[in-house]
Amino acid sequence: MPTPHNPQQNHLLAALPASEFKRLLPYLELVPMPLGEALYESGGRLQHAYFPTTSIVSLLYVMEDGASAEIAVVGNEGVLGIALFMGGESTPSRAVVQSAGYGYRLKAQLLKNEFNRAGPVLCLLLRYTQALITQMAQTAVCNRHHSVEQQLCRWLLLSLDRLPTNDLSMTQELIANMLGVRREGVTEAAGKLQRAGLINYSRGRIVVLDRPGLEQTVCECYAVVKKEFDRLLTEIPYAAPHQAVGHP
Amino acid sequence: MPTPHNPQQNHLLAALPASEFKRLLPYLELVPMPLGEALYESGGRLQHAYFPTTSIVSLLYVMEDGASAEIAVVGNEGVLGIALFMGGESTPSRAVVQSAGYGYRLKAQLLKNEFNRAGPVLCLLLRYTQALITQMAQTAVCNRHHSVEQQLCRWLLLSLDRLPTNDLSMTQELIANMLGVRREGVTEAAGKLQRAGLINYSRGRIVVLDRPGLEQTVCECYAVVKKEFDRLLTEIPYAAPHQAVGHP
DNA sequence: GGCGTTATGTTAGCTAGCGCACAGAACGGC
DNA sequence: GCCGTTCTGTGCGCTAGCTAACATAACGCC
Repeated sequence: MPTPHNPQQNHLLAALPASEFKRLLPYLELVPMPLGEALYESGGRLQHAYFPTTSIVSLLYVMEDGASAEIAVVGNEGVLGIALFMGGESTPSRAVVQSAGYGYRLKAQLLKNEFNRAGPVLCLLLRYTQALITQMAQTAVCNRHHSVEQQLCRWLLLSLDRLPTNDLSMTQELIANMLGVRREGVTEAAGKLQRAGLINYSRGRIVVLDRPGLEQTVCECYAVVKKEFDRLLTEIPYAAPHQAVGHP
Repeated sequence: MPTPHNPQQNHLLAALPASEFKRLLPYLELVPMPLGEALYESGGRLQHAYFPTTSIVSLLYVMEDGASAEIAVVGNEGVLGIALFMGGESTPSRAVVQSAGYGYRLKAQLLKNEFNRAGPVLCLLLRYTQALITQMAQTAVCNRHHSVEQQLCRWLLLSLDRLPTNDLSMTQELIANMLGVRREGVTEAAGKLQRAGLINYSRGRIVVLDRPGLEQTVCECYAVVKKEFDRLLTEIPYAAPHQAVGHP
């Protein structure tokens, strides 16, 4: 049977009030997001915003010398293209599909228009953006202070949270690029996790065996980000926080 | 003679259309910002937004074990308290005055109200927020890939940009806390810069002698952030980018 | 089944930055 | 001037992660 695609598999879209969701629905376009595709190039003009449903996308920054680092990861909990409603039109980072799947997209102009409505859609998008900011900040801290092994745990957990299975399709080389470390470093850290019985991997496939075990090994960064996402994106007080004056 | 304080010393306030600035002016309250003061504590509810004029504030994240790292720096080009208009009400980071001076503050509710107006003030604040996001992302990358010496240069240049003089009042210990490295590491890096004739320091005072020299030594991160701030915060198209439909 | 390609494992030496311990030097109050 | 405090300079051993060069192993295609 074919997977029944539904925009509400994306948590942001699902969290919208019914009337707002209905308003956007006609413009949401289902698109496949194959592994490795670059949704945005550094500095390029954004044509669409993307709401992943079954895919995961990395925001990465690539440096002059080719070295790279993942700044944040976006899956079915979020949206790509925040520069559209923030007003910047472009970002200096790349967005690369890290785990193939599907998503829905919306033309750039539609999202820009949301700014002027100042309604629930913008409210939700901004709350999500704040959560994303937390993720970036925590990434900065984690890069400074934690070991490759801890960071790998964090990365695995972040990915797990955005996938329906315990099964990641990902080579060590790619993970190394995301984390901004050597491939050998990932081999070593992954070997350690495997010997500890937490994961099992073989040629581009990682199966998580013991998620609680990973959560014990990971640094505090994971929990901080997760908690902030929960705080900001569940029970969204659409009216209260901004005192909806003159709001229909 | 006393320093003539003026809200428009803050670039964001200065960039507002005259009518909007006038509207906010009665609510702007001049406050001294002494060295070391914490404007926000991690997780605390925000009472005010701050627009620094002559002070510099660090956004820092402090970890469970006490280690810390600076995530971004805010001076007269920006504003503190973005969580207010983003909708989150609090942030997981601390905001600490890194260089004493003054600033203007605005009660939390006033800024929250700006959301509903969806006018030039919100537009400008969001553009600034996007620039801040770039700074955070670049900090993450810099933490991963660049040497203490390069990061010190970046930090010095970021501070210089936000001060009227070449003269920083700052111990190596404090800088180490910001960068999230050992104090000895800063001593070493600073010694190297001093021997190269770029700076001169003595007991909590750093004088930058050769700014172009610093710009040669710094990593690409500084320029990336600076360029993005310039792009987003000069020539702000208040109407165009959002197609101001139904806007007064 | 053979063979090129791609992924993973392993080694060895090197370096930046860490932890720690302490010495000197500048300042500040009495 | 004296003395405690706060900064800064240095040295030494240690480790994580890096560079680099290979060895092995799984897969995919003909």
